[in-house]
Amino acid sequence: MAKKSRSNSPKQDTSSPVRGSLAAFHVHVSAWFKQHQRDLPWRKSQDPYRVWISEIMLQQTQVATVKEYFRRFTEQMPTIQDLADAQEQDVLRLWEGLGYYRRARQLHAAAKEVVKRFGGKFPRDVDEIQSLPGIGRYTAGAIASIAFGQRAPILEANTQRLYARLIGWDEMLTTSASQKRLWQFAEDILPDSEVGIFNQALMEVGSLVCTPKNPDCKQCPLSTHCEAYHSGRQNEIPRPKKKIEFIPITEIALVVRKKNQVLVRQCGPDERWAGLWDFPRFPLAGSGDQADLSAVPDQLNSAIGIDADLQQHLTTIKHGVTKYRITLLCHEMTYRKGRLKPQLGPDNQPRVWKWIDVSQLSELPLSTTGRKLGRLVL
DNA sequence: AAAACGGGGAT
DNA sequence: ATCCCAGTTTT
Repeated sequence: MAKKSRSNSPKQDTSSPVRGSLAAFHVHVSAWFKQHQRDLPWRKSQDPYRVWISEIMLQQTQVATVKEYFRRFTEQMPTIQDLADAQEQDVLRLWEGLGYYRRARQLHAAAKEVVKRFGGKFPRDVDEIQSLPGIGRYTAGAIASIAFGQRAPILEANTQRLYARLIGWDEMLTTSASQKRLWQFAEDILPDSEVGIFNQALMEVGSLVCTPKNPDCKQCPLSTHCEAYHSGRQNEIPRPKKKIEFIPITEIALVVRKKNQVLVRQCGPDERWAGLWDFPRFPLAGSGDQADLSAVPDQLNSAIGIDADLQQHLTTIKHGVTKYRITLLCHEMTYRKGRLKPQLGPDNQPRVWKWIDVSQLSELPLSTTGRKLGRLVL
């Protein structure tokens, strides 16, 4: 004898991870995405290499910023073998301006690993994918689902916000308990097929509809499934991140000229902009226009044994790096005497300095401030 | 658990 | 100005 059905009370399905039925949720996501998805360059193919490149570029970087970088990169390095065979300097040159340059170096290192460990074929297994440098849980899940259709969850900025609202999650998202809950949710809602489309669709909803401020709940395909909307808390969830305290500092960048050449140095592996080139740069006491420049020639001399005379102010660049708000005074100097000597960093790694013809600056990967300055002295 | 890592888009 | 972004790694 079969058990009596409970179907006469279908209102609340407590087994569903979302309000309403999960099947309906899938249908709503899918229908919305078919109609509203953006035409993005990395959606033209499921080639794991291209999916990988896009996902690395998109880490902490907005879609609009990535588009052109993705096009240029995949045009110049169309295959994983091309990337593995490339010089790191050329990879960095293609990455210049995108920020988080460790991504480019790890991408390059990972390409070499794929050639060595997997015979040049990008691995399908999500754990093997995540074992590559620069690939964490999100990126591994994204590649596994989008390129290989595997049933792997994802969790990033858009979906953290979306999922928190869907389940009415009231805690700070940064705690490990919150992360655990959201990853569990990401897994609980996965469909049995077209997982890559599903994951991308949810990111797209988060990006276009379930925005940080003033989410467009009236047009949201998931509002019927959303706990935050149901309780009118969509503007309170997720809780705001605690704001960081900026530290203002002043530095000076020097364009030391010797005929048609300028002095540049390569940033060491342990410092900011590792692998990129930059103009000589020193911290300055005092703030902004009040800074004292009298010690600058001596700083340059004790750094590399070059004597040069401070000339006119070129420009002042303000930029931020993580918690620092940097005012960068840029001055020209003229070479007088002295020879570059091999330098060692604090870690005994060699520090590369060189004179380079200004016409050759375009070949070097420079930091963004370095590039602005380089254009100025051309 | 917190900090480091870049630069620009959007309001 | 301020917040935020298809995170990962190191401390």
